[in-house]
Amino acid sequence: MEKGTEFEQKKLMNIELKHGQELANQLRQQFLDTTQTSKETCDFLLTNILSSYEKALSILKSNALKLEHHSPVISMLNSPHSFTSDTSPPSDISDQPHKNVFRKRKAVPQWSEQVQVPLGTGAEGPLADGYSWRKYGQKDILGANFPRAYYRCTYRPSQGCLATKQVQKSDEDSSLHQVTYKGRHTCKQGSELTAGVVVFGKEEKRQKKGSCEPKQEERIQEPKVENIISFGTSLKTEEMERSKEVERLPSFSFPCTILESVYKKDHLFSEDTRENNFIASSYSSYITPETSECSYLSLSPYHMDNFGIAQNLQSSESDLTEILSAPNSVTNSPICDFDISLDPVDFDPSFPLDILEFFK
DNA sequence: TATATTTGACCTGT
DNA sequence: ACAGGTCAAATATA
Repeated sequence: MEKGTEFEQKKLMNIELKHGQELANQLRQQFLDTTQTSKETCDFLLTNILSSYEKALSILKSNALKLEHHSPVISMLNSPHSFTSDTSPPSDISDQPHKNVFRKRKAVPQWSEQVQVPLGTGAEGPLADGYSWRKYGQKDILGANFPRAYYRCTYRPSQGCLATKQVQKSDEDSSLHQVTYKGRHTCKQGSELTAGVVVFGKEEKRQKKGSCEPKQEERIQEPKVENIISFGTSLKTEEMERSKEVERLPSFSFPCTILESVYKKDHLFSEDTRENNFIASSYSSYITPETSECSYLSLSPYHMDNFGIAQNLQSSESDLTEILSAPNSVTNSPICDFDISLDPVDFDPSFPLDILEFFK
């Protein structure tokens, strides 16, 4: 169906993106070569870069319109206000009979991991992932042999962090835990939290005694390389669930060096723009190569590593998905993972794959 | 005493 | 009506 046109559009889009990339490289050179840097040149290059990507975007938009009814993601992202409209309006919240309970936040990002606990370690509780969690509930789940435990961030009361997780022991293998994270941390639990080290054997004690604070010896460990965001090549997809739906949220990232330059130029983007950039980038911050719903982990650091590294991104996404209630997003740690959002509107899910070639 | 966990009740979405 | 998710009082622990 209209494959010829689609191909043409992609080709055009690719040309524009390629052009943008070249201009960005030129801009980069300008920054590197301080002797010849002129404001006019930079301005010219930036204008052209933006123009190129604008054109590519408009192509994407026209594509997305066709695909809209096929893609809930695109549909959701289509409106700049859809993040809030997807959730309850504030009045809904205030109208709740019980304080702020049961806010509707369907758009909370959600992802799952399976974590294996070695038998005989005494570790039965949810695994340490570098964050402090407080258990707030447990529920027997239909069809599951084991109850599901509900945790929320310890710093919810103090910092308004709305991250939660659910831990469900596997029916087949009791050493296997399905951990479902919902929302991202907006709290500051210490910068060392980038080290998502799992310490088995201590976990249960930690949970029971409530000392959810990451222990010093856990914190100081280095995050593994593979868990660090690859800034220059962060053109990946992320599998996320939103309200039972697994949706692929495409992302688009510029090489860090370019963006850093652009960003450091400071105020070239407004606060809002930056905010949006973070929003988009946050979708690429939990990068899992898996295409399945869960990423299977065994004794490996979590994606939470990425959270710590890109705390900015976390908070921004929380702004995005929990826009109604995140009272104190953290926006003060400059992190080198600036993904240009290009407005998270109207991305063809196949888009990242196409661009990938250009940024090799 | 402060903080975390447990657990029955309650609320919401389907 | 039911299942899943959350609240909050009671309880446990340091």
